[in-house]
Formats: sequence, C-alpha cells, structure tokens
Amino acid sequence: MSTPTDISLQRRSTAEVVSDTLMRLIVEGELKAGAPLRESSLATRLGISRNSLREGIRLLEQSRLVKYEVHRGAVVSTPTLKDLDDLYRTRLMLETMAVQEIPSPEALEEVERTFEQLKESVESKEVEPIVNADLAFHHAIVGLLESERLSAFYEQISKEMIFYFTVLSYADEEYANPDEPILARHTEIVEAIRRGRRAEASELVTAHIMANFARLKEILQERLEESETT
Amino acid sequence: MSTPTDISLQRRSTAEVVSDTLMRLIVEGELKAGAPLRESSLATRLGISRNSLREGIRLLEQSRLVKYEVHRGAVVSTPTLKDLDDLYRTRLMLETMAVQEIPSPEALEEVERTFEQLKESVESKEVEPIVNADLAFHHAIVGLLESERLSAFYEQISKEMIFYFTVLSYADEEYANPDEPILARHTEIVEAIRRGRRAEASELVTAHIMANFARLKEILQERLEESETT
DNA sequence: AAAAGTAGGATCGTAGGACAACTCTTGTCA
DNA sequence: TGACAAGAGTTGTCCTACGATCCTACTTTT
Repeated sequence: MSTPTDISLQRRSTAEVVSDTLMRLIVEGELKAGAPLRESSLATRLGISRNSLREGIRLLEQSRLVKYEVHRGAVVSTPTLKDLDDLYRTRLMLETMAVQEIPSPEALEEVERTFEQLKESVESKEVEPIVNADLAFHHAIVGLLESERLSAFYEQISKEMIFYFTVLSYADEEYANPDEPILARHTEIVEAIRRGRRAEASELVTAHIMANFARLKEILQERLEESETT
Repeated sequence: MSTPTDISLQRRSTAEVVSDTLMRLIVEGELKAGAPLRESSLATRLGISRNSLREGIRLLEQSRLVKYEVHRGAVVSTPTLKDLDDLYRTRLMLETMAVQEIPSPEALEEVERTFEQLKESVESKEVEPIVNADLAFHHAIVGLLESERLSAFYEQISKEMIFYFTVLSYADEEYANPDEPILARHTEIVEAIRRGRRAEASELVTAHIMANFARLKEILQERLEESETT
C-alpha cells in the first residue's frame, strides 16, 4: 500500500513545481532582479512545455517576485526603496499585532520550537541556516494570530525578504556579524511573550524589525546610487 | 494619437480578463459554491482556448475563490465556519490597525469620499450600490495604512466577503433592513477618525465587524445544518 | 443483497506545433 | 543627430493530440 506521503508527493502539478523552482532560482539569486524569464529557453531547460511554464509563472505572479508585462513577458521584480518600505511596514504590522495576541498553547509551542532551532543554528555559525531559522521564528510569531490567511500572507512576505537579502547580499554581512546580537534580541522577545508582557514584546519586535529595515534601506540606497552613476 | 486609456484597455491579457470574468461569475452566484469549472465547456462559452482559460484559473487561485485539485480540475470554494472565522479575524485585524494609524491627508480624503458615496447609496435604497459602497468604505479604511500590499490583500478579502454575502443571501436580508443602522454606525466611525479618537474608532470598528460576523455566522450555521439533513 | 471489481466515457495534465502581434535592435537615410 | 524601416526574437493565443486519472454504471463474487 502507498502511504499518504507518497500520494501528497505525487499530487503536485507541473505548474506548481515550476512555480516553486522559479521562486527558488529567484530567491537564490540565480535569476537576478530585472532579468526576463524567456519562455522557450526556460521551458527547454526545465524539460517541460511552454504551456506548463506559463501556468507556473502565473502561479508565481501572486508572490510579487515576478511581473508580467504584456508582450514583454515575465520579469524578475526590481527592488525599490518604496517597496522595501511597504514590505517592512506590512511585516511590522503583522508581527506587532501577533505578539499582542493572547497565544494558544500550540502556537506558543511553535514559537518555542523555532526559537530552539534558531539557538542551534546560531551556534553552528553557518549563515544560511541562521537566516532560515530566523525567518521560521518570525513566521511562528505571526502564527500566534492563528489565521491561515495571515500565515499564508506572511509566507509570501518571507519570500520577498529572502529575495531582498539575496539581492543586497545582506545575509552574509549581517547574520555573520558577531556584533549583531541576533540571539539576545530574540531571547528578549521570547521572554516577553512567555511572561505575557505584550506591550513590551510589541516594542521589542518593533525595535528589532526597524533596525533590520534601517540597515537594509541603507544598503539599498547605496546600491541605487551606485547604479545611477553607472 | 492614441490616448493612455486606449492602451491600458488593450493591455490586458486574455488570462487576466478570464480571471476577472470568472471572479464576477462566482461572486454573483452564477457559478455556485462547490461547482466544478469544466475547462472545455467554459473555454467554448467564453470563446477562448483551453490554454488561456487555464492560465486565467491559475490567476484566480490566489483569490481563494477556486481551488485546483489535481486531475479533478478547479472547483468553486465552499464556505465553512472555520474559513468565515478566519476571514473576519483577518478583516478585524487590518481595520482596527488601520483606524489607529495617524492618517495622511490623502488617505483620509478617500475615507471621506467613500463615506459620501455610502450616504448617497443608502438614500437610494438599492441593495447592490449600498454593498459596494460599504466595501469601498472599508477598503478606504485599510487604505489609511498606506501599504500597497495590505490594500491589495484587503481587496481579496473584499471579494471573499461578497462571495459569502451572495452564497448566504446576506445582502438582501441585512442591507435592506431599515432597522440595521448602517449609516449611523459608519458615521460614528468616521467621526472618531476625524477627531483622532483612535481607541474609540478601533472599538467602533470592532463592534461593527463583529456584529456582521455574528449575523453571517448564524446564517451559515443554519445553512450547514439544513444541508446536513438533506 | 452487499461488497468488490471492472469497463467505458468524460475530463484533466501536458506536450508540441503554428502563426499573428508585438518589441527590440540594428542599420539606413535624410 | 534623429527619424524611420527591416528583420530577428519573443510573446499571446489557438489547436490538436494523447496518456493519466476520475467517475459512473454495470458485472461478478462472497
């Protein structure tokens, strides 16, 4: 007999796989910002038909990582200050609301679990696991709101954040920086949530997010100025 | 010379038109909850190819109004209590956050404008314009957050609300009800926003949304019990 | 008669070819 | 230098085809 796992693995259409694959290629920087997604070459490269590729891109459209322009095809989005601002304001809103919620045991458990993972990955000192653990932790925070919609929404936000990290080479610079007290910051937040100090948690989260935002903004600004003179 | 309007009208791919059309058919109740979207017949009916139809459905997927099941095709979503709850919790969060924001003049202007429209439509006593004006007003509220992402997100939420209204025949029942003080409630909210009484505005919005939610939930519960005995 | 099995039709998932419409680039000409 | 035209490349859309899968109704088995 086949296990449920077998089934769910089978149950993915090419379009969905394509969407995930392209997303991975984008957030990993293989497909760079502004790059066009040429249908025939990508289809050939992935060994699928143009039809399926296009369906996949349509799925990807909702992620905001690519944008279709009629007769010009899909293009990987280009970071702007305005968009980064929007992204972080959205993030800020979701997370500050979340920590002010009275948490359910399961959601709280998930926060604890991801926090443990974060601690472990920080010890390993490898950048990628830290980034992923960090994102998972914040996802768990939003999970406190216990809304499928909002969690799914934040999932997209996360993808966009990784995209910005990659484009701006932010991760290596900040996460590998021993002066950046990632663990301390997150410990404070978890503590505040545990103790039900909601206002405090909210302020800590705000400070944390705004600090990241300020740094990213700075880097992006430099980048934009650079490319302007080019 | 062609005007910009000409261009933007041209500049819609079939898939986008299809997506909008299907969405309209769904929120208007032409395509009922649980109904399958048969590709060949729909494509013929809309005078387009199956390819384009499928692309359109992929675009629609993000709206949550339809769901693809592999080898079973797209199906119009079925309302559940759980989902209605999720929907309204999300709505509540966005709107209460929004009215606590310090509003920009433009965003505030939009709130006033949609409020005027609401007043006018209430006078006309026609249900559909009232519903639309109501939704537009709440969209303007979320606009106070001045985030493109959150506004787009709320746009989806709105569509889902209309869907629930239609499925539950909620609009005719509630909006046409002269005892339901739609205008009074909204006037209070606008007043509170105008005067910068943010906490009060937040409470008024909460009360308003929760009242709607309670009524919708009641109706849905009845419906589900009915269909269970069938 | 209920459960299990099976055959056939309908529908989906995907491929691949075709072609008009459009964009972009390049080279020509004023 | 700038306008314009030709050509190559790419997208938007349609069409046909066919295996895989689902669904229904009929047949066989217990």
